[in-house]
Amino acid sequence: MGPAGSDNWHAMLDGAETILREEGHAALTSRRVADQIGVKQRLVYYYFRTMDDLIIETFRRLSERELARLANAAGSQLPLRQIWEVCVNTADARLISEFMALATRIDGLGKEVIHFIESSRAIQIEAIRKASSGSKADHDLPAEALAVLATSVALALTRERQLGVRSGHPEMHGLIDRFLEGLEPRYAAIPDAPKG
Amino acid sequence: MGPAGSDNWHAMLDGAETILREEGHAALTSRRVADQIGVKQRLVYYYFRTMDDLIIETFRRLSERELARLANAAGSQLPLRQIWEVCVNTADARLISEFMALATRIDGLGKEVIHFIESSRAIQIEAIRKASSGSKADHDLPAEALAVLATSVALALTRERQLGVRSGHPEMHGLIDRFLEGLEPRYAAIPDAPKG
DNA sequence: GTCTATACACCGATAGAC
DNA sequence: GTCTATCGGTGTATAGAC
Repeated sequence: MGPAGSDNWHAMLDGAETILREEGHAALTSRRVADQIGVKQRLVYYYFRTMDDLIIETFRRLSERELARLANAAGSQLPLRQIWEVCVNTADARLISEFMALATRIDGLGKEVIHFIESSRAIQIEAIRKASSGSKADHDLPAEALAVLATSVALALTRERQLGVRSGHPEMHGLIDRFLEGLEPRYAAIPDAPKG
Repeated sequence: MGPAGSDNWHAMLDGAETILREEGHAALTSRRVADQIGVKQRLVYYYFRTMDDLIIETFRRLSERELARLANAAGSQLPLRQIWEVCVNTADARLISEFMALATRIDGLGKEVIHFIESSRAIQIEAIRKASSGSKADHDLPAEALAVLATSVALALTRERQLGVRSGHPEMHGLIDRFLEGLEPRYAAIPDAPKG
C-alpha cells in the first residue's frame, strides 16, 4: 500500500474530486482516475485497497478542508457573514450531491458525512450565539435552527443556480442580507463609514 | 416501441424508482430493472429507446405526481401546513439526490427538473400570498423567499434524518411550528376547539 | 514504485426467432 | 410482445515482471 499523503495519493484524490464534480460517481472508476493523473490503472490499487476506500478518503480530505475554512470564518470579524460566504461558496453543490448519494451505500462514508455535518453545525451554532449576545437585534430564533437554515438554504441556492433555476433567489438573498445586517451590521461601530 | 402507460411501462418505472431509491443510479441498469419486474432485459429496450429515456420518464411521472399532491394541498383548508407536510414527506430524499446528480449530465432531464422546481415554487408562492393576506401576523418576509426556505429546509431535514443526523432538528421544527401558527393558526375561527 | 497482462463479471444495445 | 443469443466495451481486482 502506498503512503497516504504522498504526491500520487493527493493527485488521485484530486482526480477523484474532479471526476465526481464534472461527471458524477458513475464515472468514478480506477481507470478514469489513473488517466486523469497520467499513471496506469494498477497504481490506484497500490494506493487504495478498493475504490470505496478512495472515495472515503476523498471525502475526508475535503471535509477537513471545509471545516478549517469554517473555523477560520468563525474567528474573523463579521463571522456570520464570513460563514455564510463559506456555505454558499462551499465545494460545488454537485460534489455534495454525489457524496450524499454515496453516503447511504458506502459503509464508512456515512459515518464521515455525519461527523462533518455535526461538526460544521456546532461551529455555526457557537458563532451565531456569540453574535446574538453582542447584538441589539431582538429575535427569538434559536441558534440551532438558524444553523440548519443557513446550511439548507445555501446548499439549495447553490444547487439550483448550477441547474439554471433563479425564481425566488433574489428575494431569498435580499432576506438574508437584511437579516445579517440586523444581527451583524457591517459598520456597527463606524456610523459614518462610506457605503460599499 | 412499447406503449407509454401500459402495465409493463409503469412496472419498469416502478422498478427504476425502487432501484434508484435503494441502490442509486450506479445500479440502475436494464438488467436490474428487468429482474425487478420479472421480465427479460431485452424487453426494457422495447419500451424505452435508451436507459436515459427510462430515467427521464421516471422523473417525469414522479414530478407530475408530486405537483398534483402540492396543488391538492394548496387547495385544502390549512394550505400552508398541508404544503409543508407534502414537502417533508415528499419522495425519499435519496431519490431526489439521485435525480439531482443525474440532472447535470443527462440531457433532457435537467430541463424536466427545472420545470418541476419552478412549478412547485409557483404553487407555494401563491399559497403563501393568499395565507399572508388573510392573516394578521405581520412579517416582512417575501412569499418567494419563504417558498425557497420551505423547500430547502424540508429537503435538508429529510436528507439528514435519513442519514442519522438530529442536531438542530428539534429547534428547527419548533421554529416552523411557531411560524405556521402565526401565519395559519390551526383553530383560527374556533377559539374553543379541543387541542390535538 | 510502477508497469504489462489478465481473470471474470457486467454493461448498453442490437439481430432476429417465435 | 416477448424471447434467446450475442457484440464490443468497460468495470474491479489481482498476478507477477522489472
